[in-house]
Amino acid sequence: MAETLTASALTLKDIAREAGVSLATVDRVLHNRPGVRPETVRRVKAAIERNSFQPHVAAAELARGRARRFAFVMPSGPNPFMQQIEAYLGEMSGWLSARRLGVEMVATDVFDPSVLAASLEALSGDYDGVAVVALDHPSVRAAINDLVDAGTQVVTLVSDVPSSRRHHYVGIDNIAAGRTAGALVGRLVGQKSGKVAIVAGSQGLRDHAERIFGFNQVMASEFPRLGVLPVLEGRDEDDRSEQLLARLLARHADIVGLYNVGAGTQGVAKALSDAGRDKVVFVGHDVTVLTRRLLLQGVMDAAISQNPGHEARAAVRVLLALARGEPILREQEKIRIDIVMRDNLP
Amino acid sequence: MAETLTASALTLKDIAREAGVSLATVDRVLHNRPGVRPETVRRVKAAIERNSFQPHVAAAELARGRARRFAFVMPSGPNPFMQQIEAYLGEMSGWLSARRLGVEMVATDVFDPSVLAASLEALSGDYDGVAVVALDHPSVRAAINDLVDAGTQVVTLVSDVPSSRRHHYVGIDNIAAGRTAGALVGRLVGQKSGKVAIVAGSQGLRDHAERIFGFNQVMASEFPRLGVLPVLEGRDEDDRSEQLLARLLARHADIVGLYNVGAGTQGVAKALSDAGRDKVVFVGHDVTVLTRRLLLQGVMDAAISQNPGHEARAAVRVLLALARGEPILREQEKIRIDIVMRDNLP
DNA sequence: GGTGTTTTGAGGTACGCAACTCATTTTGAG
DNA sequence: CTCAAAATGAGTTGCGTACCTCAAAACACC
Repeated sequence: MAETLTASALTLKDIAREAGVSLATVDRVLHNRPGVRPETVRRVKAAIERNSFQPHVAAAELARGRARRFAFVMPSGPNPFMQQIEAYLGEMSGWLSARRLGVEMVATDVFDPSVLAASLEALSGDYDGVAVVALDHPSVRAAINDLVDAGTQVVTLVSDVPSSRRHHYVGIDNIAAGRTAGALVGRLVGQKSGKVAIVAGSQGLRDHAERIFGFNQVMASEFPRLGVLPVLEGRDEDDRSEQLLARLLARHADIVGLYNVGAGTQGVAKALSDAGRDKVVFVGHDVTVLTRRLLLQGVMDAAISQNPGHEARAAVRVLLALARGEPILREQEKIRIDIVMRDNLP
Repeated sequence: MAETLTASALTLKDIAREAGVSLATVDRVLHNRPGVRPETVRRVKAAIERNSFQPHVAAAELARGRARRFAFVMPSGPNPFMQQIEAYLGEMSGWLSARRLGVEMVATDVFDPSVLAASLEALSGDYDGVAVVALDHPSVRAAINDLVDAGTQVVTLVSDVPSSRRHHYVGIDNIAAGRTAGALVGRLVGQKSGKVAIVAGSQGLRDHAERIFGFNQVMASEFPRLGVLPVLEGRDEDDRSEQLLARLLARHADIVGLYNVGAGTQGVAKALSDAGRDKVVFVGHDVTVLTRRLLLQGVMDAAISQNPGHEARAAVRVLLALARGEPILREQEKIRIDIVMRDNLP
C-alpha cells in the first residue's frame, strides 16, 4: 500500500564505522585525495555502495563555504532568443541566491571563433562552470577543452560542439527539429501539390544546416509531390529575408509551404502578406512576442520551440549538479522539441 | 560586458545588525513566532527587503534536522500513466535521498470519493506534503482542506480540485488540450469534408469533459464543415471502445477524423484497422509504449502529451519549495501541452 | 633491525541557520 | 509610580560535511 522510494539517514560517521576506518579516511576516499591504500579504498566504497549512501547535499554545500560562480557566454547584440534566456535567469535570482550561486552573463561575438575562444580562455579559473553558445570550430573546441582540463564544468547551450570534451549539451536535436517542421508543413498543406520554400540564416551555421537536412529528409521521403526550392539565405535579417522571399513568391505562383529556419520572421511574414499569399503554410522556430502574434493571427501555422526558459534553467541545474558531483537527471534536462500551434501557446 | 544576476552573501547576523535587533528577534520574525512588536517586525522585514536577503537554503535545511516526508496518493490498479509517474519518481531516488526527502506511494481507489477522502484524512500529521490525483467531489475537497489546515502542503496532480484550498495544481489545462486536439484534427484532415468521431472514457470525468468541451469549441468555430458525432463512452476499456467505434464506422462512411480523449487506445486502433479506415486522422493522448508504436506506424497522427516525468518531478519540486517557504518557479512547474508526432517523439 | 615513507586515526574548526533557554529590558495598565 | 506582561538580548547546541593538522601506526626496503 505505502511503498517507500527513499532511505538513507546515514552519515559519514556510520560509513566510517561500517568500513572500520576513521572519518578522515572516508573523507579522503570521497574526494579522491591521496594517501589511501587501494584495498582500503575498496572497503570504504563497498560500505558506501552497500548502504547506497548519499552525502547530505545541504551539509556538503554548507561546509564548503565558498559560493559557486557560473558564467553564461552569449552572443552580443539584440537577439530576442538570448534576451529571453537572460530574462529567465533573472526570474531565478531568488532561487540562485538562496543557494549562493552567482551567475554572470558574458556577451561576446560568438560568431567569430577566435574572439569566442579568447573570451572562453579569459574565464579560466574564475568560474566553477561555464555555459556557452558555441560555434563549432577548432579553436573554440580547444578553448572548451582547456576549460575542462582546468576543472571547470562546461555546458554547451543551444548550439553544440560535439567534438569537444564539454560535459553536457543543453539544446535540441536540430535534425529532428527539421524533420518535425517537414512533417508539419507536409501534413498541413494537405492534398494540394506545389512548391515549398526554405528561408534560413545561413547554411554555414551548424544548427540551420542540420534543420534543413532533416526537413529535406522528410520532404523527400514522405511528400515527394511537394518540390523543395533552393534555400534562401536571409542572414537572419528581416529586410533581406523579405526581399529574397518576395522575389521567390513572384516567380513561383505554386508555393504552398514555407519553412523559416532561423530569425528574420518579421520580414518573412511581411513578404507573405504583401504578396497576398496568406494561405501558404508557414512553419518557423521559437515562440517570441512576434511569432506569438503571427500564430494568433493565423499567419504562422506552427512554431518549433525549444523553450528558452527550460534551456536556461536546465543549464544552471546541470552546471550545479556537475559541480556538486551529483548525477544529472537526463530526462529532466533533455530539451524537447515543442510543436506550438495557436491553441497550445504557452 | 559581465553582468551579475545574483548577490547576497549576507547572513542573519548581518540582518540583525542592520535592523538593530538581536539574532533571536530576526529568527522570531522569520518564522512568525510570537512575541515581537509590530514595529520591530517591520524594521526587520525592511532590512531583509532592503538587502534582498535570502536565507541560505543549505544551512536552513541542515539546521532543521528532521527529514521531510511526502506522500503520493495515486490510483490503484494497472494504469500505465501512473506507473510511469512512479517510475520517474524512482529515477529521482538519488536526488531525493541526497536531500533527505522521503517519498511514499499510497495506492487507493481515487474514483470513490469517500475512499479517497478517507485515505487523505489518514495521512494527516504524518507528512509534510501530499500530492494527490484527486476527484472533484465535496468530500474530497473537505479532506484536502483539512490537510491544508493541518499545515500539510497539498498539490493536486493530473486532475485538479480547483474549489479546494490546495496550494498548487500540477497538470495541464484540459480545455486547451482539447482545443489543441481539435486544431490538429481539423488541420490534418485538410480540405476534405466529413464527420469527426470522439471516443472518451466518460463524460463524467472532469478532465475528459473539459477536453471534449475544448475540442468542440474549436471544431464549431474553425471547422464547421466537419460534423462532430456524439461522444462514444468507452470507459477507457479497449474492448468496449473497439465495439462502439466499429459500429460507428460501419454506420458512417464519411468519418475523416477521430479524437480519442482517454485510454482504450488499443481498441480504437483495432477498430480503425479492422474497418480498413487507416486514412482517418487519429489524434489521442499520452505517449506510451502503445501510442508510440501507433505513431511510428502512422496509425496515429498525433498525441497530446502531458509528460509524466515532468509532472512527477514538478510535484516533488513544488512540495519541497512549499515546505521550505521558497517561491515556486511558475514557468518551470507549468505543465505544457506537448504535441507529439512521429518526428518529435521523445 | 633500523630507516624512511606511506597510511591511518583523532580531533578540531567552520559553515549558517533552527530552536531553544533564561535573564534582562521595555512597555502599558492601573 | 508600581508591577506584571510583553518584548528583546545573549547565548548555547546541533545539523553533516569539508578541510586541516599532527601524531601514531603500518608498511616497504635494505
